[in-house]
Amino acid sequence: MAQRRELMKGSTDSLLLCLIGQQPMYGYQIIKELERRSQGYFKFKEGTLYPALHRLERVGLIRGEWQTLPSGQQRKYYHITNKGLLSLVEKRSQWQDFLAAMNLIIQPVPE
Amino acid sequence: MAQRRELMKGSTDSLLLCLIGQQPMYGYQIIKELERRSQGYFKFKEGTLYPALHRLERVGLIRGEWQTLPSGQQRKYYHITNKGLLSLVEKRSQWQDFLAAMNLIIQPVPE
DNA sequence: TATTATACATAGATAGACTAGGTATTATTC
DNA sequence: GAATAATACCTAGTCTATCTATGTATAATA
Repeated sequence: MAQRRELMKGSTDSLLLCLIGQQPMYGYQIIKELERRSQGYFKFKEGTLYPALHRLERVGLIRGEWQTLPSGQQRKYYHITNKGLLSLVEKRSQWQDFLAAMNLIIQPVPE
Repeated sequence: MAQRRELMKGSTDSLLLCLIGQQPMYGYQIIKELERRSQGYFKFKEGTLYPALHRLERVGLIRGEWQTLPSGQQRKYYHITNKGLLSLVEKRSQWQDFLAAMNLIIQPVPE
């Protein structure tokens, strides 16, 4: 039930892996990109995002790399790992299962 | 963001309101019914269900009534209130919004 | 010069889900 | 008849994801 619990608590990890899985991204960019792609729905707080990124890195699903811009500005780009790619496939599948179950309840078909 | 937070933390309230909104139900029945309708996906723990029911009652979305069976067995049937019906409509709409946002990220359409 | 945007970070509060335990009755199986 | 499983309710304590609020620092804009 651990995976399902994760799903219920939120889909943060799936969303983050999905974005980072497409291309390396840094935190601030992820917040803006999630908001843009969801047409304003997702507005991640920093207090949600950064701990989540650190958690994903700690379990080896992503890997952070500091980069310095010509301006001197620091950015921490996160890359997805092989383990992260496998996890992403699994999480997508779990999301579909959850969705299917929800639809059975929320939009019930008369028996 | 409070509503969205609720959604992310779980869809428990929506599921419960949805069931109780169709007919009055008691706790144990809700656990079995959720599992049956979702084809085994949802297996609510008592430690999740009963506090949730008490919470929904406390805020006036459902109302519990003890009934005694001819056998002497006690059951607490929960009925949905008018406030609960309104909330259910709202929660269904919020679920659709969340779903739409998730689909934009999880199954992105190429630009 | 002051404000906004960019960019990262964390300590503490909040609250929902779960674990694990409790009580009690009824039905079933050995 | 005894033991087990199913029914039916409950909650204290733990875990943890999210959020609030705050901090630092630089760059761009008003």
